[in-house]
Amino acid sequence: MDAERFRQEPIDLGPLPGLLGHLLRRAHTRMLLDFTESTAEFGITSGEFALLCLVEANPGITLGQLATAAALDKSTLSPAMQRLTERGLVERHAVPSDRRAQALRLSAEGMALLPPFKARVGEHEDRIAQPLDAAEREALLCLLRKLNGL
Amino acid sequence: MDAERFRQEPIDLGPLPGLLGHLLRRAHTRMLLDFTESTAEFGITSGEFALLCLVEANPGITLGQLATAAALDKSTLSPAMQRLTERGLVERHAVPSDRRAQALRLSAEGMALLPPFKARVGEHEDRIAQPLDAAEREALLCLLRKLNGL
DNA sequence: TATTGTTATACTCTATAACTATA
DNA sequence: TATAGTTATAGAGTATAACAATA
Repeated sequence: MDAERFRQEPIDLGPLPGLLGHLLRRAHTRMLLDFTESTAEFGITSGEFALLCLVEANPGITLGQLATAAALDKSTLSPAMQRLTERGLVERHAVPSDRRAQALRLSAEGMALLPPFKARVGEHEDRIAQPLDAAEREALLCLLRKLNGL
Repeated sequence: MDAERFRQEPIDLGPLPGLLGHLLRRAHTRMLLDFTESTAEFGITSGEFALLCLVEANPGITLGQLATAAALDKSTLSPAMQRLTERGLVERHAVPSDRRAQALRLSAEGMALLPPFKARVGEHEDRIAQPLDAAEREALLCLLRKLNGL
């Protein structure tokens, strides 16, 4: 990435500063890059982190339920959960009542990894949110939840 | 995508509703999908639309300046501008003072395309922003601009 | 027939690094 | 040496559609 990319320039941004889509793209891209740098040692992507959090909070959740919770298609989740399982962070258990389904749980390793990972993510979030004061930050979270129907 | 993906479920989202990164990903993904559907007939992606807007607002801008304005790497922009040029929407002119650089301008076709495209994008933005009232929507834009340093 | 999860395939967005031509 | 732009390559994130196994 070029050094000065996020600096202000005497360039007319036209309608872009009024477009939610553009502002979300910019913010999301920056977060993704910073997340990757911040958590490189863990070797887990931002998307995988969200899945680990959901499995932690809902032990025994199935892949389909996870898809709903994460707002992702099952075909997106399936390979992701496979990676996490191969990595030994998640376990897939049989569901007696439905042999098609699989109940997902964190492994001991997954449970041990999550707390330090969350701390790192917290630092990353704080860094990105730095331009906002506490009230603005909370207001932004609140508005984004509402936008997302959460 | 599964039908009920954005419905509320009795599933614990854990720390995710408090994470800017997660909320931005969800919102951005939805916008991207809706943008693509809304503007399918134009055959132009969301990223390309932003570039067209910037070239329109800054005729003669160079690729490097465009990279700064759009917060993208030049290696991301170069192929994108090539597509837009091949499509006949953007023209690349020589810069007498620097033969390495290229001055970008909308073609007549590009200028004709942008107004109806913008109208369509406006509808798309309104649809996504529907959960928010006017004040909330403006507040969200404002906070996102601040977060992005704009 | 309908659903759970997998797989094959494809598309968007983005970056790093090496390169060419020019400054 | 440094900069403008190109290209090769890679990786994250996502979806649709067709499929096998099970309900």
